[in-house]
Amino acid sequence: MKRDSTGPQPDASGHFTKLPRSFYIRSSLAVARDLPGLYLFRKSGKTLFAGRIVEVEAYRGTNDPASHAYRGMTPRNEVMFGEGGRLYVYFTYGMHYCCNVVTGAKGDAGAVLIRAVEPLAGIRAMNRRRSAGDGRNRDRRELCSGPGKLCQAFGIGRRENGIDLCGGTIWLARKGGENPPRRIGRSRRIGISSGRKHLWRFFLPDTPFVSR
DNA sequence: TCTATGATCGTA
DNA sequence: ACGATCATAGAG
Repeated sequence: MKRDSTGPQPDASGHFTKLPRSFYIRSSLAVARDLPGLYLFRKSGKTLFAGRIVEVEAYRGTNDPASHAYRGMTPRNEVMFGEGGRLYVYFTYGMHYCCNVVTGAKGDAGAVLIRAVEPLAGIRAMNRRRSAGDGRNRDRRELCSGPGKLCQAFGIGRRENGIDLCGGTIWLARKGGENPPRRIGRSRRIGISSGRKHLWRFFLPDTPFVSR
C-alpha cells in the first residue's frame, strides 16, 4: 500500500504512529472501542516488544461497581484518577499483574484493561519470560492471550505503574495506512462479580489470540 | 491487627 | 473444577 506523504510521518519504530494524549482524554468506553486493531509497544533494554491489541475491557470510575475506583481513591488505584494516557498496573491473585490504559480528564477514574494481544516482536524474550522453567517455547497463541500473560510476556509489573504512554518506554500506536477493523465483537466482561450486565468487553472476532 | 477476596492461570 | 499465593481494602 502506498504511503500518503501528507499524512502523519512515521516515528522511530517504523511505519507506526504513537497515539497522542488526546486519544486518551475520552470516556473509557470510547477508548475501548477504538483499541482493538491498534498496537502495544514496549522498549526494554535493546529489546522491542510489540503486539496487536485483540481484546480489551472498559472500566468506569465511581459509577461502575466492577471498577477498582468504585469506592474512591486508594493508594492502589490513584493513577486511575489522574489524567488519561498513563499505565495503571495492579497485582492480583497473589501472582499476576494486569495493565490498563487510564482514560479521561483528571478526576475521571476510567481505565481500559488490555486483555490480549497478538505477539509480533520480542517473541524470543516473551517465551523466556513465559516459560515454565523447562525452556520450551509456547504456542504463539498462549503467549499474550490473557491480561496476566501479556504482562508477564512484556515484563510489565509494579515498576511500570504510572508510566506515561506518551513517553518512550511503553506506548500505543496506529499502523500507517491501516484501516480500523471492519467488525468488533462485544460481550460481558470476564472475571467480575458485579456490573456483569454491560457489554464492555471489545475484541477482534476473527483471531485466535483472544483469552479463553 | 485480622480476614476475605480477587479485572488470573495452569493443571487435573 | 481447583489450588496457588499474597497485596489490598475494609472491618474490628
